[in-house]
Amino acid sequence: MKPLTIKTREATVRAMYRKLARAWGRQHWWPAETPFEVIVGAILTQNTSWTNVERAITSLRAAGKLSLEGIRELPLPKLQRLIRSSGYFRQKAQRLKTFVAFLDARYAGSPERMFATSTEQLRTELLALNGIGPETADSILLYAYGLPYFVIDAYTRRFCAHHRLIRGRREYDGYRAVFESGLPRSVKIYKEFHALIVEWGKRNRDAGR
DNA sequence: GGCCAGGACACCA
DNA sequence: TGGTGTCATGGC
Repeated sequence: MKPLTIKTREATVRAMYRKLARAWGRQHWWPAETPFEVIVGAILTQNTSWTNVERAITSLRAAGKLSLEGIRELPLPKLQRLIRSSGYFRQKAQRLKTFVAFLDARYAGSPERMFATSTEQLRTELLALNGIGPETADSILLYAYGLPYFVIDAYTRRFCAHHRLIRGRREYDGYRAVFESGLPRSVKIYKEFHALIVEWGKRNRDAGR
């Protein structure tokens, strides 16, 4: 099988976006009310289905702790209990604490101040935190703050393999380049396309059962 | 009862 | 760099 040329690949990416958008319409991502809630969701959803994450978020909200202050003041065991349904609850509780500590130390506890910094520098700072990898960082940048970073997850890798958009093993940024070079630099399109790819992945998975 | 989910990291060769 | 183990709940 011949590899796609760059031009063909970019055209394919655009065509796939148009096709999925036309077929399934708006996806209404990310389901959260504030940037901080997006950040919490981004950490909780690591390798976890969203329904399990929703339970955890509902528990946090019901306890009145779905906020920077709430996470900060919760004792670790209590935080673990509230997010238990999202799986890996010990790790994730620590990761939430780590993020809040970072925000407090570096940006005086202000998410707004954090996002006033240069975006590449912020991405580097997020990646340096324990528990924030590239997908979580880009989810935060794109969905919490509307910055143009295409999110690559397991579904996106499968999508690329399925449509032969990438050859062999590539690292995270290689996948990102496939989409960011093929699409207009549009936050709206990045958000929608990623959500559509997840929908594509779920439908494919369910069809295979 | 096994497999998988909107990952990240430590450890090893 | 690449491969593997670990973390854990809940739906199907």
